[in-house]
Amino acid sequence: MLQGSRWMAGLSPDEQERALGGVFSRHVAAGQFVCRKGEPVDCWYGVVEGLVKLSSDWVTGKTATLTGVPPGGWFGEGSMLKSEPRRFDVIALRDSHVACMRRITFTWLVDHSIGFNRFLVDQLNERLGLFIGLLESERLLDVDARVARSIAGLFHPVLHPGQGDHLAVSQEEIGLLAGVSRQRVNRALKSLEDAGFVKVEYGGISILDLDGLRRFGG
Amino acid sequence: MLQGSRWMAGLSPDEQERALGGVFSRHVAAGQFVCRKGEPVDCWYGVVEGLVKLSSDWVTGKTATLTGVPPGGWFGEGSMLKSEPRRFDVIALRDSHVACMRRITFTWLVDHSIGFNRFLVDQLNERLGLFIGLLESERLLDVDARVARSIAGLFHPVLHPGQGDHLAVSQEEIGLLAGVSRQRVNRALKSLEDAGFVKVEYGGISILDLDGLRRFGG
DNA sequence: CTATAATTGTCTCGTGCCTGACAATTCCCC
DNA sequence: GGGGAATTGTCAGGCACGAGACAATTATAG
Repeated sequence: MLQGSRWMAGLSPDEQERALGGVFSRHVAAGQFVCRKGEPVDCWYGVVEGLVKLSSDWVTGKTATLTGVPPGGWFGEGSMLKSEPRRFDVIALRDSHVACMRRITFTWLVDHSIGFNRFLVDQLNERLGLFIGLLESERLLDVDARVARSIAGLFHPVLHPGQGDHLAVSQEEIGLLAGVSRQRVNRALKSLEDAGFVKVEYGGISILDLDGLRRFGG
Repeated sequence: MLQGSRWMAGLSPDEQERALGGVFSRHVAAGQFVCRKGEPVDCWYGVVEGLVKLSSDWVTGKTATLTGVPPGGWFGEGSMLKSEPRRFDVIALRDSHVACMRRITFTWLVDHSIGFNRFLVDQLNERLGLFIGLLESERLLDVDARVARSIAGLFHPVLHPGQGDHLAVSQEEIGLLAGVSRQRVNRALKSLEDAGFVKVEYGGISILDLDGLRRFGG
């Protein structure tokens, strides 16, 4: 299943072999932690199946989801490159299957593979674009549009390739993802449905027009 | 003046020479554009002197400053790597002196220099950390703390090395930077001053405790 | 088929921010 | 030293969102 990864394609055969040898896989039940804020970082993670979220809590009890990672997405390179403790909690939203690349292997690839470095630059750059866009929305757009873009972010073609068009996530989770109350999400989704971009269902939504979602509110 | 740049240090002598040959310099008066959203990207920019901001407008007339770049900071690699049109306006807040590296030179470095790639990974990673942190603040913290962190972001040790402790920027600009109204910034600054982290002055502020600013609100 | 849990839909109320306005202060250039 | 522009300080009013509550709906497990 790693064979399909974007970064795998850029490696030479012996690099690929080395990479494969440094990866193991784990099962994480819904609601369980993949890893926790403050822990030492010893793995780089990829989502094989399921859905996980990167989130951050605060003393007040408030919690925010920074991004969701669907199958095909890899995360955690940031803290690994900076050799700092992990900055966020990572929680499985559904029963999930994650691939874990050991630190040694990751470091070796960073030090030896040009292709892997090229991948890292692209990955970081795309993610940066995503977050700058989110911050921009937060500052300039109304709530409906922010919900639209937060959802669209989960379907990022480079970071999360090969997503289907259904998103099995409750409105409460969407609220955490967009930084908006559940009640307000409910209204926003209705407005997005009226506009014909999504279909609201029990326990999730179906995306009808991804590009429309991305541009919503302009 | 390029000699002091962080990325310069990682290049071999002949790479350095090539880099130097591909850089020219420009003067930009306060209030003028360094470059505009939507333009083709043909330069990677560094701030030699002055202060510029990356900002984004919206049809409604609202405007948001995404980040400021003080001397020593480089920006614009994101759009150059993705070969997309420029995503933001860049405006000089004061009379500024910017270095411009031609696209050809930039591309050559990306393709040939391991050191330069290493720099790019670090730069993108740090900036990503910055923006994720800002988004996190936006979602979890109160306005006073957001103002504190937005200001602290200008003094990022890796992205903007060698910043002094005075920031000559009006409260209105701080408002744009933090995504808050000028009036609210005024109150926030007063509260930061009471806490002993900054000193509010006419036309700017002095930072008394940068680390305190970063942690404010925790 | 039924009981239970999860999710959705919809209210009301309070709070805090933004808008707009205007006065006071500071700087800067003449 | 004086005039004008920029910046700061402070008010009041309006409005949109969040919090809390509760009913209705849908899924799921026994």
